[in-house]
Amino acid sequence: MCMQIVTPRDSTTQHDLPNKNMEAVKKEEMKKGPWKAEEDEVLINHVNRYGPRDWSSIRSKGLLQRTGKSCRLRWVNKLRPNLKRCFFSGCKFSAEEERTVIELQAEFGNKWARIATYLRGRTDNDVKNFWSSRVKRLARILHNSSDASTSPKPPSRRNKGQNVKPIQCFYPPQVYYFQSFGLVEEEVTTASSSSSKILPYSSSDQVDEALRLSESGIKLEHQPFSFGTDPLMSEPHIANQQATIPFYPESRELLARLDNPYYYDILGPAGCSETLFALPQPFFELPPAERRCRHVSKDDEEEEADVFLDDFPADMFDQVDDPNQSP
DNA sequence: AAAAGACGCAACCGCCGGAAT
DNA sequence: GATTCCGGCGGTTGCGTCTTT
Repeated sequence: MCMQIVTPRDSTTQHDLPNKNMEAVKKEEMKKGPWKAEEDEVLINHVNRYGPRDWSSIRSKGLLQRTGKSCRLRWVNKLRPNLKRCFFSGCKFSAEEERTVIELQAEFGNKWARIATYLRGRTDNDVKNFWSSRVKRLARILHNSSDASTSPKPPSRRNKGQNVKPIQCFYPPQVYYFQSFGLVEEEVTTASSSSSKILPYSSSDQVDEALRLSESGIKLEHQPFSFGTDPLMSEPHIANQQATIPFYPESRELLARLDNPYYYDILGPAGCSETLFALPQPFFELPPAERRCRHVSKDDEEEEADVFLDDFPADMFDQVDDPNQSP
């Protein structure tokens, strides 16, 4: 990544410039690219002194040759306290965070900043990047699947070392699609118990898109999947678990048009809204009226904890320490 | 060992809405 | 009321790293 020095030229940059300094700054060079430690230090000192505001004044005071927007972005995404760091594997989204993002994306759309408020230590950029990479992966999977290759692809590097048979990487791409875009209600069944999580809603647009994908000739495989084989779920990788994918009634009716036996086989009982998956509370806002009321039975909760949580990274519990606590 | 591809991430860009003038 | 400025947000890009071939 190379450092880049440019002069202000676009309207956005000029908007950041106070009028009184416009002429002077036009002659100056604006610094872009990666931040140096010294610049971070200057920015942190400024925030410590004046608070996270008046970003433009950082340049007008001659402290940094950065736009106010750049300063704000640096602070929000990297320097702000209580962000999850990448010292070890802390940056990676936990399975719980992935589920939360998927569900909230289905509920709110691409409102990354809003979604990020539900994930302690995550920024909108984190969520956006996570979603973007997930969509890219999905697109690639769909593309590969539409090639209709009969020979299964080997596990991606994300599955390396998980002792997964390559063939298991294939379950219907549409399921990936629906999961990623919040269409499905997923029921996770273990040997001794079951729990379910309900994704918020299914829009007709999403179903239409799914139908379009189906009509484009995407190959379907007739087999269940396990968590350990989901190329889009980085963790946990729990073997010997299978999931059925029931849909909401209206989605089901549309999906029937897919005319594929897979869906008829995997559809579970409709309207199974009794066992519900609990979303974390937002950390920076409290819109209780918009939160869907969910509950998990005690047995299911304990069982899920036994089966799932032991394999989760410890930091994933950061977000559920105290749901009532809001900074 | 080298090339290609996948992936994660930081940072920039453009648009927008609200506040200030 | 119009204009300017600032900050917030979502989309996108570019680059380094890692894995696979």
